[in-house]
Amino acid sequence: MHATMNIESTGLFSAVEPYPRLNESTPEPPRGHPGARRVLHRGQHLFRSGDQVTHVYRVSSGVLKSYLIHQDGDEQIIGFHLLGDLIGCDALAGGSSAFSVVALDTASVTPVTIDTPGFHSPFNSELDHQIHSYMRTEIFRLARLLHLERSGPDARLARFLLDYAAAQSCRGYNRSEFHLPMGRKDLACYIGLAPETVSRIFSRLRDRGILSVENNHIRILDHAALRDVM
Amino acid sequence: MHATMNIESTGLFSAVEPYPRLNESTPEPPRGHPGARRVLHRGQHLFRSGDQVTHVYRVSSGVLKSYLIHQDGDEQIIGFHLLGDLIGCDALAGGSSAFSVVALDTASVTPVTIDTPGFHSPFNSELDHQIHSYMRTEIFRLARLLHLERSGPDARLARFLLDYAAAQSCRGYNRSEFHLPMGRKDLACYIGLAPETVSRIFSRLRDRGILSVENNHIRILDHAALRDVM
DNA sequence: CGTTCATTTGACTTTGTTCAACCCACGTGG
DNA sequence: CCACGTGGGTTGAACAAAGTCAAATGAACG
Repeated sequence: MHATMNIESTGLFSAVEPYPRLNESTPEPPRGHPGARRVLHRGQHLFRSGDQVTHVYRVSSGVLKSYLIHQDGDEQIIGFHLLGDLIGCDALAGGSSAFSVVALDTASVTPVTIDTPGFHSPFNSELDHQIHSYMRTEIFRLARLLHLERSGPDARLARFLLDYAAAQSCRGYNRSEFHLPMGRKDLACYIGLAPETVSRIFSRLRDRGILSVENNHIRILDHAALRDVM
Repeated sequence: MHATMNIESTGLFSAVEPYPRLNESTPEPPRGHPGARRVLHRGQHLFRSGDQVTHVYRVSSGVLKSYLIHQDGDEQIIGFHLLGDLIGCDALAGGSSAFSVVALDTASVTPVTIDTPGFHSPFNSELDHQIHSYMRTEIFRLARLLHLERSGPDARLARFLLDYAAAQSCRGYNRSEFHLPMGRKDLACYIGLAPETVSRIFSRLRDRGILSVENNHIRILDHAALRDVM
């Protein structure tokens, strides 16, 4: 008999205080850069696939998405980055990122300085250990996303919403009423459905009294029922 | 204009000399373990989800698969591990693995000792950097697998076969004729189809003269045509 | 030689996409 | 202030395609 630990604890979005804190460079600008905090407006890129990435960033406000364009031309959304999330870890091992990161709305990020505080911790520097754990989480998230792909469309949207609600809750916001930062197309693309299908499911859930939907403002009226959809 | 680097270079299986070599513990047994090399027979587990994982292993023969069982009971295949692949890196950051790893057939692995040679390399120890790059590769593989999920069933199988062929080729084997180590069910599960569908596609490709299929012995008769299927 | 399990094949059903029209909010310019 | 155009979102109907169920075939092994 084994403890069959499942990854269900890790959602489609990062959980509470998502990743261990690194050294935020709040007062002093990092390594001679002009401003510590970088503000991005809707549609602006933090970096693009192939760019050199010199810092790891933490989201300090707003939401970003990372994606990539396949050679067949279609876009694949890798994930959304909420408040507190770390961005750019993947690039560390390779120098350049394989993903592009863009702001969904006005967002800001703060570079995280890469200096190693404790050099002799069991797993080399504390930083490396943290990056490990970040990438680990990322792998689980993708595995979960992959699993989502094998369930029905209603289940996908339900999971998306519940996970998003949980992420909101972790950040101190209302878990039953929130604003979705991404458009239907992005949402649909992320969970692997056609936008029309997503729209239909929203309507269906609204009609069943489980949700209230007006544009991107969502209210979950019945968490239990939503969970049952999955 | 950006260099839109895509991850297509990384396949569904690890490429040549998949991951940077660590210190193999060939002569001396690692940390007082009986034999360095561990042999597993078909169906035997290297470890299970939740187990403490003390070593990183490298596949020295055979093929293994890593998977996990979701709470709804269905199995999700995370990946197959071929000769030279590293197993267990994910566990390093967390102590225990979230995945189970089982041998598809008789297989052997050699533990990789975790001692840090150069402590002051730009990115802390060499080891950490290597593990980074391993996990990075893993993230890309999952992203690619996710992308696969959005294409038609024929394309999925075609990609699977071509990638497997490439992996074989990298290891010095024939890229046009090989033996698939996993059953249809596992194959289907991995690429997200029903076993019957996989069977049908095999037949279709056979009838079109692109493949020769007898049980798990595959011969690719027309690489170009197979590529066109995608 | 017979049992068992995996794979294949066929017929049918379900379901999500596609295509198209429509609605609505918003911004522009007359 | 209102007409207009645009883009995102919703809805409807028809189609295509993969899954499911069930049966047949084939391979492996005692």
